[in-house]
Amino acid sequence: MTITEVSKKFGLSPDTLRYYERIGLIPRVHRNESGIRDYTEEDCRWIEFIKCMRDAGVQIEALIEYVALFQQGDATVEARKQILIEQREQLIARIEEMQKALERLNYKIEQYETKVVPAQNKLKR
Amino acid sequence: MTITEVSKKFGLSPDTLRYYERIGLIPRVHRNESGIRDYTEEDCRWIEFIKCMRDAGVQIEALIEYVALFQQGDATVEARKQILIEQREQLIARIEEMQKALERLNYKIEQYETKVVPAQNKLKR
DNA sequence: ATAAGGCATAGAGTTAACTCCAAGTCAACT
DNA sequence: AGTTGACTTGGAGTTAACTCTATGCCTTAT
Repeated sequence: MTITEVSKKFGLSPDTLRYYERIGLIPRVHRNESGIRDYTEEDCRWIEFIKCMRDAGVQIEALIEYVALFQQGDATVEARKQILIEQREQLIARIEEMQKALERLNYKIEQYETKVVPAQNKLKR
Repeated sequence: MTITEVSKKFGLSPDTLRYYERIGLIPRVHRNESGIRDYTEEDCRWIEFIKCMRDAGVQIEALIEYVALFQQGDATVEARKQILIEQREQLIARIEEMQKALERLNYKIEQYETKVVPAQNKLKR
């Protein structure tokens, strides 16, 4: 697959794909004879995984480390697992924050719906 | 309350509190005779609300607009409600993205725990 | 064979959201 | 009275994560 195809497939710009590769957020992509990127199935799986994590707000730093460890082989299995566990904890914490905000928004919207002007509004001069 | 007290109470730096006020993310804070911020209960409620929203990733732009409308009074009730609804939708979408990533992390960690080396790893040269 | 279009790289520029800095004011101790 | 320390402002600097630009190389249609 060409970079343009991959770009469309995953909704990431070619610039972003090149950038991800440059900083080691995805392993080095396969090239053809003239040095042009020719993404394999595996390259695509990496991109999809990374996109999923990035969309969820997982920090690039942690992912770069994960990819680097991955490329160092089986000796790093435990370290990789720890990174995933750490990121999972952070993700859970963020989801909880968001649930709190969501409940708050639900409550506020409900107030507006029942035409009850919120307390803050009343106090406001 | 002084800015330092509010800073500690909400875990936002004084710089951030001043910044939020400057850009209209919170309404202008009450001052004493010598121009020094003296946060009222209401100021604090705003800060707490904004912090909750920001922690959940709600965009500053939307919040600034909300605050601005708020200060324009009751005529803007409907517009404010629409902003909240829009932000709620975005929040729900983001939570869903994060749930997906979480499931994926759970799966991957489980793989590591059962000593099954992930498929990607096997394919990797 | 030449012009166009896609891709390459290195490095500069952008954006959001802070965070820091310099210079100055003011109340409260010593 | 002078020093200290928290506060003020306007504006510059930082960081993360892209995004764009300049320059140049291939391949392909004319």
